[in-house]
Amino acid sequence: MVLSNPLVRKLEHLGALSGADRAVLEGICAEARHVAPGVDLAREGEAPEGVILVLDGFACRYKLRVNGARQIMAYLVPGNFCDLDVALLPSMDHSIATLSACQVMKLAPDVVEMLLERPALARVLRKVSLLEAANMREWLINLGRRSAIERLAHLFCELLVRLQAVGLVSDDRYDLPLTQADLADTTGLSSVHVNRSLQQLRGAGLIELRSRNLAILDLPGLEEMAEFRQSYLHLKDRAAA
Amino acid sequence: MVLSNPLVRKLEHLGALSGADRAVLEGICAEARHVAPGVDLAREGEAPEGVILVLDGFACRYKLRVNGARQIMAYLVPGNFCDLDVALLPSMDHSIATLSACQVMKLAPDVVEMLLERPALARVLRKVSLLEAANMREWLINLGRRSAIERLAHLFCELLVRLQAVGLVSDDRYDLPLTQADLADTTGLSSVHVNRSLQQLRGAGLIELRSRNLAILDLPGLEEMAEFRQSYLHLKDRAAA
DNA sequence: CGTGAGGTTGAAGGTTCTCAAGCTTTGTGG
DNA sequence: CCACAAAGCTTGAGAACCTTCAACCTCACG
Repeated sequence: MVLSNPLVRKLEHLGALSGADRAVLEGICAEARHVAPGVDLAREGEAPEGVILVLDGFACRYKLRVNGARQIMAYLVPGNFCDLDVALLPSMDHSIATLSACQVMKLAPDVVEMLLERPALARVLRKVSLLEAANMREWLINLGRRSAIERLAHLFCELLVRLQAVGLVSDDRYDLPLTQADLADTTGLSSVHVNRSLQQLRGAGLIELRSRNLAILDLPGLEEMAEFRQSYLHLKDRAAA
Repeated sequence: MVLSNPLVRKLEHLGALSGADRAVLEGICAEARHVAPGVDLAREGEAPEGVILVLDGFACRYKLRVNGARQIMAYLVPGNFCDLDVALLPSMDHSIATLSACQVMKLAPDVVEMLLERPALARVLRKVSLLEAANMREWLINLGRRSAIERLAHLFCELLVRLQAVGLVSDDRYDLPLTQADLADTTGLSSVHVNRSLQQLRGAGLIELRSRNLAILDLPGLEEMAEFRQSYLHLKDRAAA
């Protein structure tokens, strides 16, 4: 079970919510569904069934090439959901799948509409979409202009901040329920090279990664290697305009 | 001057607009500003000044690494604009610059709000945001899982469809006012390797690229090489839900 | 205690990069 | 209209980074 609602935790970082808003959010998260790892929640080409909201675990957006190569294009961690306006499109251009065991909700279009009718919520939710786009842009520079080891370092820095926002980090350490193959499909590398790059990160004393748990041993060092500027995540400007 | 308004042309692909809607759009495009190539329209770290709308020419979103490496994360071609809700964020996480000579508008937040108060327009504009996200995802798979030559082939296929939507293509041929260095910063390659890959595309009889004009000689061949599926652009579902 | 998924290692090869030089085109001032 | 400069394009050579393949190891789990 989820202790405190990660959706609420996340949205509160982005704007003040009334008690009523919070209650509405808690309400829609009532009946989360447990899903095993490696299960598709939405499939490319099919009509979107609703907004997918992750309450626990790691899911991802991905696409496959015909040769079977997979590119993961985003992680959905607790508190994340896929595009609000997804119902505007006739078919999914990508798939969504769980990477670990997850608790997920599917929000029907009318539920989403109801959320967007509450001005404070609408504002925060729109902001979330913007942040997701910013996040994707950072992934683009990661794939286009960073070396293997920098890509991994950057990913770990990003996840630290994102998971911190929902209370899943303690002591610069968090659960990372991904295989090296998953990391490879995220960073555009082969899993062999991910393995070797991870060893470099370990060898440099920057991280420890064992049994699906990541410890960041030298955060400043890791951030410097990744050239990480957390501003793009905009998770700290609580009172911002 | 722009013959017919590319913004209107583009939006009409995505949903029916009333004459009044069209008139409003035409109205806001009145005083476009001419901008030379290579000029920043918005800079990373600064507060967003408004929604940038391109009426003619090529602009781009980009980020720089501290070593000077540039990654272009999106093209803004005629009819494209940057995020509608950009005013929700306190600062830009990336820069926007012209690549060629351009005609651009900066729409003040209240103008955007006025547009979003018109239901049909709001719906279409939300859809545009969704398509832009889909486009970015395709760029992610391009950088992560395609070879140099495939990246270029895919980019050229994409631009063909996007420019067709605003009437800038005739006979599988369009103006491409980009340098090889620009293409390199788009595809995450070096300009030397872009040069060699272009030669391969020419040698295979797929394209002709001279004096900033691209001719696609063998579209099926190019699409096959790029594994191009234009569905992600969603530019054909004119009557779609 | 066997099985399977995931992690690790080595070797060889391919793709892409960097550097550096020469060439071509474009634009500008005389 | 020419000459020149600057920007962009092309080419070669060598090196770095990353991939592939294949084998082996390890650990969790039934």
